[in-house]
Amino acid sequence: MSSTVFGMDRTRTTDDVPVPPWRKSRRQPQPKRQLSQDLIVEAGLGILDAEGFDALSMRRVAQELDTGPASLYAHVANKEELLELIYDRVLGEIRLPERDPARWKEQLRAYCLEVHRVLGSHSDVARAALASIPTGPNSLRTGEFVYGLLIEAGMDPREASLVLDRLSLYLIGDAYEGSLHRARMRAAGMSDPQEYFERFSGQIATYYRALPASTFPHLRRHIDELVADDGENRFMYGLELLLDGLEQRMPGA
Amino acid sequence: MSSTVFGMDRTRTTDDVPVPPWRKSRRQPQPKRQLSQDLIVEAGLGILDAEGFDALSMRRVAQELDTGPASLYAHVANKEELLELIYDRVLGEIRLPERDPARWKEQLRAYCLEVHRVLGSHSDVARAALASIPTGPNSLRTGEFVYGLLIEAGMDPREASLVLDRLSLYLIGDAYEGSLHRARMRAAGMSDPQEYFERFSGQIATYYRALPASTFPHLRRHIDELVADDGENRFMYGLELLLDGLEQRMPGA
DNA sequence: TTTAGAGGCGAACACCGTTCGTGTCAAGTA
DNA sequence: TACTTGACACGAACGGTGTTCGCCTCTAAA
Repeated sequence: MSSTVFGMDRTRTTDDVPVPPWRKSRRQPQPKRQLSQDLIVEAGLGILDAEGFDALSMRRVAQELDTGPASLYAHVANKEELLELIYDRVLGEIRLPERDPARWKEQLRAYCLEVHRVLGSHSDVARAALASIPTGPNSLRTGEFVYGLLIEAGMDPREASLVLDRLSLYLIGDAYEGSLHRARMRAAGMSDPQEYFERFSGQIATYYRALPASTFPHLRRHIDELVADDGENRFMYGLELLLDGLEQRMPGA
Repeated sequence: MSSTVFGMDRTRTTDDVPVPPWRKSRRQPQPKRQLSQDLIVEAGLGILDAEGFDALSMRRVAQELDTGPASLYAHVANKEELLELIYDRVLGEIRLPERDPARWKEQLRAYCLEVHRVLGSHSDVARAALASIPTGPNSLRTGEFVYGLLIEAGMDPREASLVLDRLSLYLIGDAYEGSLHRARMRAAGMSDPQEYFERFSGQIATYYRALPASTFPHLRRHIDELVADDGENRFMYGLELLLDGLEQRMPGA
């Protein structure tokens, strides 16, 4: 049974030789009594960053901590909860300025860019986030910032709630899409995003060029424009679109 | 081995008795020579609609077609391709009107509502869609509609490309989120979305009420407004936000 | 010193996507 | 008519997955 073999791997650390069977191996001095929720979250985030979402399994996390998968369940209810904890841990990296309602648009833009940066740097964490309702401490912290900014800028509370919701959806949705692309990149063995984008859009362009111009005249005619902008430009465009829409709805408009 | 038992299930149909072992079972008259890609896609969509995304496995699809999982791979490269095929199949249900650039905003709104309706009625298909680049025939059909509408209304091709991209992200992202909520609803054994929404927002409200008002003053003060609107209202608000942003950018503005 | 309980964890359960190799059959060719 | 070829069906297996059970050990309170 290969699972037995895997289980036995536990008795060795990363780079040493198996313990000789006659050494009773009376358990190492006083080691393992660690294994907290924080450690598990940190290990999970490490795997997510280094190997991507698909590599993040409970077994893999346990392996990283030199233990078996069952041990994790004393500190974490299940994988979903672990993902939520990792997500909130990442949100903790978001830096918030002092609120200044007079400059709400500028601050909101900066906030979105900051979220984009953080979610982007921990590539795959967004895949855990779309469903999770703002419930972790850092989710609340960022929520209070955005909501407060809108309210203090004079927006109606009901509308501000909708804006908070739609803005989050945009940020997470975009990050999620980005993470799927990163997974494809990884699967293709590439590592340079620029190279990936060019090869990828090249393929799309080639495919589009083979389309019948009679049924798809507009797509056919503007292939170059269709694949011109990368993820960063697309994100920025959507952001400005939202911000401008918001500006129309603010009291001073 | 339970897998053997499962495999043998194939030799019976849904509601009859096992074949006696002495009957050589010379294979049924001329049955099975079916099993096309269309059948597989249709079966998959049926499972998706009836039991949700998490129930959709290659084994489950095979079972539905009275065969083994290996048989599917002659018609479908892998699960990912199957999901893309199902997605495009669903997009086929989207009805498009004659394009009328003079009424672009109205038509774009109607289009978005139609997509929202179709993706919502096949709840979980959006979970397959976020990554898939517009490559299926129906993806192209809808893309040509939106892109043509924007171009004919006078928008710059480069910008129209960005709009097409962001609009798709919004529609799919919202549907994806909705599907995750539907999964939660299913997991909680509920079936009425209204009931689910009320119980869910009630929980959130209760949780928010326990928050310290000193650190989260704005969230704390406006709990009722935060949970007031359901998914439909949120979708509509975001849509109008986008459309208004677009209007500002159109030539006639 | 004894006891209660929390945590570690090997083994197993019931799944999953995918591949391999064999078997069957229909159509084309000699 | 007989033989060959190739497409498809599919049982079995491989190597994973999340999670649970039950036992064991060890710490801390009594």
